[in-house]
Amino acid sequence: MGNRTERLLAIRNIISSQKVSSQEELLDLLEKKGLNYTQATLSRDLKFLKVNKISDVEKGYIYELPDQHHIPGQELAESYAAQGFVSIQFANKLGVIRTLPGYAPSIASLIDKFNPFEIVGTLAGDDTILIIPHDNVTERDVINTLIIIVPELKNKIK
Amino acid sequence: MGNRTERLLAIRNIISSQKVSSQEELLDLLEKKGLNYTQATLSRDLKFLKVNKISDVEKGYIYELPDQHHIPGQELAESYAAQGFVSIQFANKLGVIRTLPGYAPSIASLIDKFNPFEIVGTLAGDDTILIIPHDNVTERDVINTLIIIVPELKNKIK
DNA sequence: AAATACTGTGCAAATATATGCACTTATTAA
DNA sequence: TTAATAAGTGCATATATTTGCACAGTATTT
Repeated sequence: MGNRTERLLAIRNIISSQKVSSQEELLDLLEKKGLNYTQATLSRDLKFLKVNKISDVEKGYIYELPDQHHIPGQELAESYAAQGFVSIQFANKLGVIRTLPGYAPSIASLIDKFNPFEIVGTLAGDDTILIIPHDNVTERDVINTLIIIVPELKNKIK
Repeated sequence: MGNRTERLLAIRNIISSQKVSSQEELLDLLEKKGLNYTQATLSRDLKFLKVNKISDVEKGYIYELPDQHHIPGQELAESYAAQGFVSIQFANKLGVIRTLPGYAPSIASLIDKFNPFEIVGTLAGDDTILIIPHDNVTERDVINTLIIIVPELKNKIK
């Protein structure tokens, strides 16, 4: 049943990139990606992902990922992270991020702060971060997650 | 019909002080304060107040006031505000805050940013801020609102 | 002052979301 | 490997939230 992970990731991608205000709406969007499920499952997924529903001028209420509040400093931290990022490789299910010297702790902390379920934890040295992915999470999933956290990475990875 | 304001204030008070996870529940709490309304009205109130529903470990989902996120810089601004605050007095329905020299603009901006419905607007000089409360809002209400914005004020006021 | 427009609210019905139960598929234990 | 347990999901239903409509009380316009 490895599809669950795929679905959860898709949900996160959708919610972080557009304003969605109901589970039915989200259901349709998933369907367009070839993911067919029921509203009941979605309800459970959203709870699992701790997705919030917040006030929005346009659409009344929309779903929002947790810890996504646009903190002023946050954006700075992200572009800083993107700047320090050098590469990512995988070995034995583990991810290894190389950074410019000194950047590892701050980038790792950014990841930890986001606390994605795909990543069980991180260990940071000075210029290296060890990423411990959740079981059944693929390399691609980890990379997609990192891109969600630091959008600028999209151009630097893969 | 001045009760609406009272109800809105009560809702904010309740939500900011305890975990509420449904409108029915909130309805009961209001009833205990002698405020009897229907769930439909509450639904409209919550939308008006831009109350969000966020994930909570204990109760699944609970209501949360907007702009309550702990923005790093925000806390700094708050403690700075608390430091500059000297006193508050009321006259002719208007509130007058005295601050240390130069503090008025930043404190006023903090209040404006929060944009509480109890306060129609503020005017800041160098060490004085004029608070223009909404009709039917009491002095106590204004003070409570200020405390919501700057919790540290609890010890400095009244 | 009468006519008109707006606000706040309840009621009932429409939408939206959560959940108990049953069933299937994966995981763990023996 | 087989039995026992847990995880994932749909279906139908329960629960929760929103909204159209009507109406009463205010405020505004003429």
